[in-house]
Amino acid sequence: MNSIRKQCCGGHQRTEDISAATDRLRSRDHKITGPRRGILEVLGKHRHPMTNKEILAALPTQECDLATVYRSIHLLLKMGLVQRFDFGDGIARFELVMDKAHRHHHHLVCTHCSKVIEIVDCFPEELEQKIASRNGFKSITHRLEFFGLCPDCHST
Amino acid sequence: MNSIRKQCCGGHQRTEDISAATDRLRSRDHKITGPRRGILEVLGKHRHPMTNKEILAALPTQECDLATVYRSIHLLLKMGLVQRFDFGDGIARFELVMDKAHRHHHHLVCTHCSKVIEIVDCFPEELEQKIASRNGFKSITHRLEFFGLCPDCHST
DNA sequence: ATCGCTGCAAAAATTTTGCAGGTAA
DNA sequence: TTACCTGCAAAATTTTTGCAGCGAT
Repeated sequence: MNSIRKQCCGGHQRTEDISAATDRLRSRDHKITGPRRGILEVLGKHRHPMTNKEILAALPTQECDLATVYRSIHLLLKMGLVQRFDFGDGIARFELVMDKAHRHHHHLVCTHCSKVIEIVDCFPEELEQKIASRNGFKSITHRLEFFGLCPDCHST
Repeated sequence: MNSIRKQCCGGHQRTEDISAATDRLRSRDHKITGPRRGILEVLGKHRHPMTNKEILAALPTQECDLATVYRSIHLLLKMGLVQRFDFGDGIARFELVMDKAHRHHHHLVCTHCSKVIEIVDCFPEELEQKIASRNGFKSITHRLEFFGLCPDCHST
């Protein structure tokens, strides 16, 4: 009944999610290397959409190349372990896919300080189906993000 | 009661919108030049989100530089005469703002052939307000785009 | 005549790719 | 060992900026 989850890094690693991800990688003949483990850990700790550069900067020992971050993210994206979000500034952001229940979700972003809050409310299913059938479309989904001024930014 | 407007270039220029735009520009000491008029006409004819490169390519005599398209679009964006949309591929797209009633709207994009249909259905107002107040946000809006397979692409 | 605008060119920022060597399995 | 992965470097894309000259008002 609560539309908010966690605003940011909860502190505790999402070890289950990360080991699930590494298992999935291994099962498809992909290797678990230092950079990949690091990237997964960064995404597991900061649980909000991050740019490739932010991911690189958050790596403990700056241990890999930006190109490797891009390549790893591509792989994780292709395997469905990571999801892309766009906040309207043209820079791609990525988030670790947790359990399936939260795979599809949205965000509320402060247009002033960029704070990000995860939102679980969603576009109404029946209306989406209406839109699909009215237009003869199938396999329809959506991307939805909210923008506004957070409490800190509109109170000053 | 109909969620679709026009799929693409309707053929007839939106002369009212374009002259309103040029008036607005002039009133703020901006000049109506060949490239600007051309860009406005292109946007008035192709009434769906276009990338800067597409706009350049659609200009009758290829009469201007890509940098000029970028600069003009920036200006039009700042003046609220043009709106930006993101279809999740990292390339910015722009559409001429028609009347205020259609200023805010969404699209249904075919993930296979990129066909774009304009959608007037919107995220429910009361739910948006709930999300805002639950999180203490103000001046909240949203970006919403739908993706799926169009009739042509899922029937084959 | 003035100030803004344009083209051209260069640069900045984001993302992709080639290749030789290194490493997980 | 073998196939995959990484770093480095270069390139491809998208977007921004500097500057001298042109052009709308």
